[in-house]
Amino acid sequence: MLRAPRICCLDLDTFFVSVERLFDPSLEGKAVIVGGRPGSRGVVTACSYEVRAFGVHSGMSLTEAARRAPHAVYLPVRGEVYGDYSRRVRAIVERYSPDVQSASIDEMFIDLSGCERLYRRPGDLGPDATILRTAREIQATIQGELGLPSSIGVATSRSMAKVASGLAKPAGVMLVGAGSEARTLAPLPVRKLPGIGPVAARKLAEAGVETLGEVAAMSLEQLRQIFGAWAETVQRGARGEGSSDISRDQPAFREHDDAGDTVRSISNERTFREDTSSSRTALAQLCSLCERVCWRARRRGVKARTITLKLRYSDFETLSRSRTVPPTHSELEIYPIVKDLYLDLRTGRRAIRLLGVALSNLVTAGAQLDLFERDRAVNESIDAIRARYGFEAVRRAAGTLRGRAVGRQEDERS
DNA sequence: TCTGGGGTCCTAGGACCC
DNA sequence: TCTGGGGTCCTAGGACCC
Repeated sequence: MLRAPRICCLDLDTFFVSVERLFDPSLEGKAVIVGGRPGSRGVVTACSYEVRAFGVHSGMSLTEAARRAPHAVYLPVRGEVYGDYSRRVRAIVERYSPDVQSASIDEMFIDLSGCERLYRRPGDLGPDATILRTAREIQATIQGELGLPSSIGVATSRSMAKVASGLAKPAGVMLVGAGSEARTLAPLPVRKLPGIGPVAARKLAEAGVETLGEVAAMSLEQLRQIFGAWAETVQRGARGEGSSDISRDQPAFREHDDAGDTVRSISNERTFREDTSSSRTALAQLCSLCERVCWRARRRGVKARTITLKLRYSDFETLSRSRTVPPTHSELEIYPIVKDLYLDLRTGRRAIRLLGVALSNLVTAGAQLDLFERDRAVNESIDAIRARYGFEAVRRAAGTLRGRAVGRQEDERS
């Protein structure tokens, strides 16, 4: 297939702040921080461009943010509201292409391959111009119908489109033509490529590598020492040769899941307002985390085979213990395991900062019945049959949990 | 810069089986 | 009794993303 820029990455600008501004237009043009109260134990989840001028950025602790921007408006995170707007944005995008993949709450990929003919207008100077104009139209529709600003990157690959959407901010559209990817990427700092985080960036810096152009020039052997199995993906990414497949089949760029996709884990964790040494407090917290996580699993129709307890001490040392068991989504079964893991992990009386419970190794709740559940289901059927036909109507085959009806005719006489 | 909460994937070592 | 090597599962920790 001919390589042409048809992959779009749509990124909503300061998404949480933009949504809050829909509800309170007086926030327009102001320094806004979404994340919680200024003194509290949390971080900046999102912030407006006005507050970035003071050195505030997402991920920064709220205490530090309060020091730099005491004048800002601080708002709590309203996840459900943002999720709702995220779905509305996606609905708009789906009018333009059937091939849309949500990467996170504020970011999605759109494949416009094959849409050039559909969207072509007499004034367009070529296929790329058609795509560029279509991207601008998507952006304008989202702004017009929902009032949300966004940026769009258009390129031949998923990762190039993502980088381009970052370069297009704020409220811009950038198309990277086929063949100009490497040139566009070369001067950028390594952190701009998705997949290169703080650790990899530090290792690269130690090797004297600062830009993506230098990464592109590194040998595969050198890259393997830093990235292991991802070396090839990183090298291709740095050269702008990434895959144009926007689905989740590329391990290096897998991100979030939206509803409908399969989840791989379900977890909840909580940082205490103040560190605690009380096991009583800790166990009460674990109990409520178990309930929450199990409730979510049941709603999703999944059961977990692996239960993980996460514990962070006040010095930030973070430990985990997990156990694999027959599939369950019942807190009556999971809490005792979590309690066990906690007692196994906790020695001494060090103050605890955070506790978390995670369910993973998920299986569909109905499809794969574990022995206990099958046992219970069989028991229920057996009991139902016995209620009508008498105790002897049903017997278990020795050594199995299969129910078997016997002597039905005889019992029916009674 | 005293550091949230929700995820995904990779790695390395050990147990266990053949 | 002592031995090799491969495959798979489980566990703990960590990098990365938004």
